[in-house]
Amino acid sequence: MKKFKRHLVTSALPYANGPVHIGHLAGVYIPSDIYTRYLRLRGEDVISVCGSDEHGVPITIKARAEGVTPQDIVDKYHGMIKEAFKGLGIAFDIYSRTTSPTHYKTASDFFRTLYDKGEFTEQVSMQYFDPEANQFLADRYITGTCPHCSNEAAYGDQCEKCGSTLSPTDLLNPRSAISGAVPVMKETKHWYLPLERHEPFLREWILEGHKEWKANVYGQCKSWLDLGLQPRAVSRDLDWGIPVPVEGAQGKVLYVWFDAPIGYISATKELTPEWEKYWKDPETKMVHFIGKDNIVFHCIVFPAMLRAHGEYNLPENVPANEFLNLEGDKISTSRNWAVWLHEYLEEFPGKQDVLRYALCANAPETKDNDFTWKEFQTRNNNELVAVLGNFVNRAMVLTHKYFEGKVPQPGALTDYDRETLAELPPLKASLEDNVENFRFREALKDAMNIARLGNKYLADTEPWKVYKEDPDRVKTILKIALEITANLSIAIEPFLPFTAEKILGMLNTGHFNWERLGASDLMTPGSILGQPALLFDKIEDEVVETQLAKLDANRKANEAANANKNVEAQKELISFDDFGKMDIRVSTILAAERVPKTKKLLKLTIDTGIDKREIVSGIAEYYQPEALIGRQVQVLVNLAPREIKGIQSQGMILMAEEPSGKLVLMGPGEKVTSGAKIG
RNA sequence: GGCGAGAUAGCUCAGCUGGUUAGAGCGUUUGAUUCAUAAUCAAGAGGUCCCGGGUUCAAGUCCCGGUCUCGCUACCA
Repeated sequence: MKKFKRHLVTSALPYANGPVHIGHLAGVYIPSDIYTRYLRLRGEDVISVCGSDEHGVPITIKARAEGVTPQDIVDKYHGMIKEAFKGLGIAFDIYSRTTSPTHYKTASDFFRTLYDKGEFTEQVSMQYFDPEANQFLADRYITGTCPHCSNEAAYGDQCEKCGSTLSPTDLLNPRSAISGAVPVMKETKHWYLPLERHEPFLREWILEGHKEWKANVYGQCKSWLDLGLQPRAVSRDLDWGIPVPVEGAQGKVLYVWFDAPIGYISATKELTPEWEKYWKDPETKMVHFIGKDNIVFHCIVFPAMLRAHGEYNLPENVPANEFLNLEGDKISTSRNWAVWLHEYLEEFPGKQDVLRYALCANAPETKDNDFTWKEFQTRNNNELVAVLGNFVNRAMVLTHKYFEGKVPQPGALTDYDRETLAELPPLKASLEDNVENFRFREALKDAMNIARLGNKYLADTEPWKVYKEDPDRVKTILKIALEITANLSIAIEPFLPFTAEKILGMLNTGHFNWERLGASDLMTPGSILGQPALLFDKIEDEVVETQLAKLDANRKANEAANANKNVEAQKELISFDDFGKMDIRVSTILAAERVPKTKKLLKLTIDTGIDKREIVSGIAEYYQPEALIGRQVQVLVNLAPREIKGIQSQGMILMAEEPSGKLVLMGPGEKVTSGAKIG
């Protein structure tokens, strides 16, 4: 294992279009904070950088929707996010932002270096241009009718109603979302990073050189490399972002994914004039903490950028976590299904460590996990209160009761005393191994085991009984209990910094270096302890109920909002003649089978009364083929045939679509002759 | 459909390069205890290690096939 001189820890830049929630914390910021605090405690040279990611189209759209500037949006959320992190004790050395002047210059220079080295390719393409607003339109800024489901409010990149991935030219009746004008196609030039040039290197570097990466990370990289890398655009036609620093690039900015990771570099520059040694000296170990959605950027794209530049180190590891769910459902900002950090800090003052503990103990390290308020309560009451808080309190109260709060002078140790103390060094070793390999759940258990050890020691030695016959022996016992407490304060520091601080306050000692963990001479006999205070309070059922009720209220409010949103406005009036053109018949399904190599399609053979024919329909997700045979449905029989997956689909089966996207067949309420006209 | 990751005790998870009776925490049962926030300590119960084949002296662990969950991707109304 290579030994490094210093460490650079980066945490994924939160996107400044919303606040931070528990999913972000469990996935990225709590692990990175534990890792950083651990290295600092060990006396390593380490810096931890992060900041807000403030460019990109979604921010401009949010700004437009709220009638403010993009700068207003990012100022608001950058402030909120920064405060919230600070409140939870996430100890970044710097929390910067990608709208900072340093970042503009850094990202701009970075692009220019790659440009001058010929690391980009240029490509001219046709793109929609808004003649009224006099600008090119990002995919997201073009609306029109979805070619698949006829939703009239589809975006240029996707239709949110049917979920189709679209390209702007797929849209029927495209409109500019800015001016409402009909956009025109116009030539535009963009720069691309040819990832395929770096493929041989990346293949060797990751697949051969970093087999130790987590399975999910390694697997996803391998999947991408095996599919073959494609050039990726690094510029966009947009007015919010960092201008492309090249002649003839007016109105173009760096694509947000290109500028964002450079934010790690800019933040380091703002932090220290010695930033280069953290980025360019091969003796620096760089680790990127991210969520699984960011694996490709951090393992393939950003390393390709750094390598193309030529001067920078590549990450040693990218410990990406999976996702955290909330009460059985995916966390969603737009559906307001989340526990927001800034709200938690307000509603649970002084309980930062409880959240840190719950999220670390249940972190989605190997697969998606579920956060429930019930479990949050259980972790607090049965582990923090009962095991950790209780042990510290016992040691403190007993010492105050028998020795007026003075650290007693121990006598000779028994074998059992020695055995107990001998358990500390192995716990230290295990904890270190776990943290250094990003197994924070296990590491936290190691730390908690010190408190368990302490509880067991007190139960076995029974100082409250022994005191009656042999008060001197109790001196030794309580000295050892206090040593265990002091050890505990060191071990939990990376995980529960607020609690560690409180324990040190009670012990009335200064900070201990990490290397002292495992020692049994941390407390000086004769020194005076502070007053015992409870480290954690029980969380009552009502608190859990309140939070669940709050989530439930959010869900209902959101469903109500969605119900309104999803009931489309009535279409324009048509004549009776128009209606008369449609020939809708009751038909009976005779046979049904899956269309091979598709997820949603069924091939149905139906009896329309007129004839027997085949229709392809996208209901495979909602209906089993066998269950359809014999069912009667409504069919638009005179719709022009269309070939789908090589099958002529002769007509359309009428269905109702739920807001969730679920499709429901519309059959007659009672048995009807096939071929009966509907109208 | 393709790719990736998961599937182990009621719950949340460990089990690294295959090797004695499959582990931990929480929950549960019983007992002990009272210094402590009805906290603690001990003992017990609880597992066809997703299913089916195979390799091996030996498989939770390796190989093949399948099922289910999550994600990415393709197709698609």
